[in-house]
Amino acid sequence: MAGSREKKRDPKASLALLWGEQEQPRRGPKPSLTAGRIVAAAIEIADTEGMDAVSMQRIAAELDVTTMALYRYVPGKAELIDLMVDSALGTPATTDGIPDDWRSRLTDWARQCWAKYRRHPWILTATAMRRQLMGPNQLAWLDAALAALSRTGLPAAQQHDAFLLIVGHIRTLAQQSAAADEAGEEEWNRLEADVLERHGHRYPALTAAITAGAFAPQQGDPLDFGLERILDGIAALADRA
Amino acid sequence: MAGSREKKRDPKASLALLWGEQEQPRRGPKPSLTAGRIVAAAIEIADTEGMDAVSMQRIAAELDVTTMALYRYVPGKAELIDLMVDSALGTPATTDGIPDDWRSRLTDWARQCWAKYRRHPWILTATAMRRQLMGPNQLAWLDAALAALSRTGLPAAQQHDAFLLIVGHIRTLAQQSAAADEAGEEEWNRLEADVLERHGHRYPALTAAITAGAFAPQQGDPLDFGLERILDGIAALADRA
DNA sequence: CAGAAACTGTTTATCGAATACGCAGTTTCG
DNA sequence: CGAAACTGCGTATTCGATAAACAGTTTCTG
Repeated sequence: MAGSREKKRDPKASLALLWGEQEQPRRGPKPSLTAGRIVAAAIEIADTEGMDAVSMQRIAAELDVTTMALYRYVPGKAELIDLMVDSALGTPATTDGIPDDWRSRLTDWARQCWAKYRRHPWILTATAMRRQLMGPNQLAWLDAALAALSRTGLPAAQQHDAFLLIVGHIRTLAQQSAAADEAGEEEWNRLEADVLERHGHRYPALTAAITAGAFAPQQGDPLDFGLERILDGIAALADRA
Repeated sequence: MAGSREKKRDPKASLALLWGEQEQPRRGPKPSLTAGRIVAAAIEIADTEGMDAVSMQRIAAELDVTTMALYRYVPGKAELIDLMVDSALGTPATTDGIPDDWRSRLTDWARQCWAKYRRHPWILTATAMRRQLMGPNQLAWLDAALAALSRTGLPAAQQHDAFLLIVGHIRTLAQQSAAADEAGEEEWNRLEADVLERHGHRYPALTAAITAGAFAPQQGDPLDFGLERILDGIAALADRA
C-alpha cells in the first residue's frame, strides 16, 4: 500500500505487447529475455507470495538480471500488470460436452472463471479500480460469456449487465477467499467475537444470524448459491419477454 | 502500486480505535490531534484525489503537523485505512417510510450502500484483498441487511450468501464507475475500438453485442438491473420453501 | 515542591520501490 | 569498417512508511 512512484500507464504500449504487435529488433545483442518470460516470472511470484511481493527488483532477481534490464522489455510496472492479468486468465476451455442452453453454458463459464480467480487471487487487486485493458484472453472470456447470454434473447445492454453481475459475484468470492486465507485468521475471528460479546446488543439481526450459524464455514462450492440466484433472476426476466 | 513498506496490520489496535476503547492520557501536553481528525483528513484526500494520494506525509501536511506526529494517534497506515472505511460508511439511514417487506428493505439498503460507494469509491481499494475489520458502522450495515433478509425465511447461511451477493453487485458497479472516471477514457475507448477493428473477427459474440449497443452508455441507475435479478432469484428461492 | 513518569511533536535516519540516465559492449547494415 | 540500433547494467533520484532518539510539557507522588 505504498505510494505510486510510477508514471501513468501507457495503454498503447500495453496493447502492443498484449497483441504481440512489437517490431522485432534487427540489430544489437540477442535479447536475453522476453516480455513473456518476465510476465511468467511475475505471475509465479504473485501466485505464491501475493501481489505485494511483486516488485521489479524481485522479478529481476528471479530472472537473474538487474532490475533495469526489465525496462528493455516492458515500459513499466503498470503495463506489466496488464500483461499479467491477461496471461493468467488464459483462454476459456472449449464448451465440448456442455449442453447447448444458455444456463448450462453460463454455469460452465462461471465455474471456469472462478477457477482462474482461485488460482490467481491477485487478479482481483491487479484489476481493482483500473480501467480494464482487454487483451486477447480477456476478450475471449468476454466473448464466451456473451455467446451464452445471447441465447437468452435479452437485449444486448442487459446481456452486458448480466455479464457484469456474474463476474461481480465471482470477484466477491475471490475477495472472500483471499481474505480468509490471510494469516492469523483465528486470532481475527477471536477478536471480532470479543467485540460482539461486548457490543452485540446493538446488532440484533446480526446476533441472531450468528447464533443461527450464518457465518459458520459451509461445505459445497461457494459459487453455487449466488450463481443459481443470478441465473434464476435472469431466467425469470428472459421468460417474461 | 509500490511495495509494502509497512509492518503488518494490528487488528487489536484497529479495533480499539474503532470502538473508542482507548485510555485517555492523563499526563503530558494536550494532544493537538485526534485519530478522528486524522481519519477525516485522510478521507477528504481520498475523496478528492483518490487513494493513491493518501500518504502519511500528505495527511500530515493537511493537518499542519509533521508526518511522525500522526503515529502518536494511529499505529500505522493499515490501521488508518481500517478507520477510514468504517468512518466513510457511516450509519445506514433509518428505514422510516420504507414498506416493511424484505424486498423493499433490501432495495433501500442497496441504494444507500451504493450511494456510499459512489461518494467514496476508494472504499473498494481500501477493502480489496483484506480481511474486513468490522467497526461499529460496518456492523450496522451488516445488521441492517440481515434484518431485511431474515424476513425471507431463508436459512441463516443463505441470508449471509445473499448479503454477499448484493454487496458484490454494488462493488462491481463501484469498480465500473471508478474505471470509467479514470482520465483519458476517450483515448482508451478509441484504442480498444482500434484493436477490435483488427481482431474482432475472433470474437463474434462480442462483435455482435457491440453492434447491438451492449456497451453504449445507459440511462437509469446501473444498480437496478442486477439488483432486480438478484432479488428475483432470492424471491424464487424463498417462495419455493 | 522536586523529581519521576507519561506524554507530545519533531528531527534524523533507514529501507524498499519505481524508474530516469548514461555508459560500454554487441550486432548488423550500408 | 564505422555508424546505428540494441542490450544489460551501474548510478542516482524521489517518495513513502516508519523506527529511534530527543527535547519540551503536564501530572503525579513522595
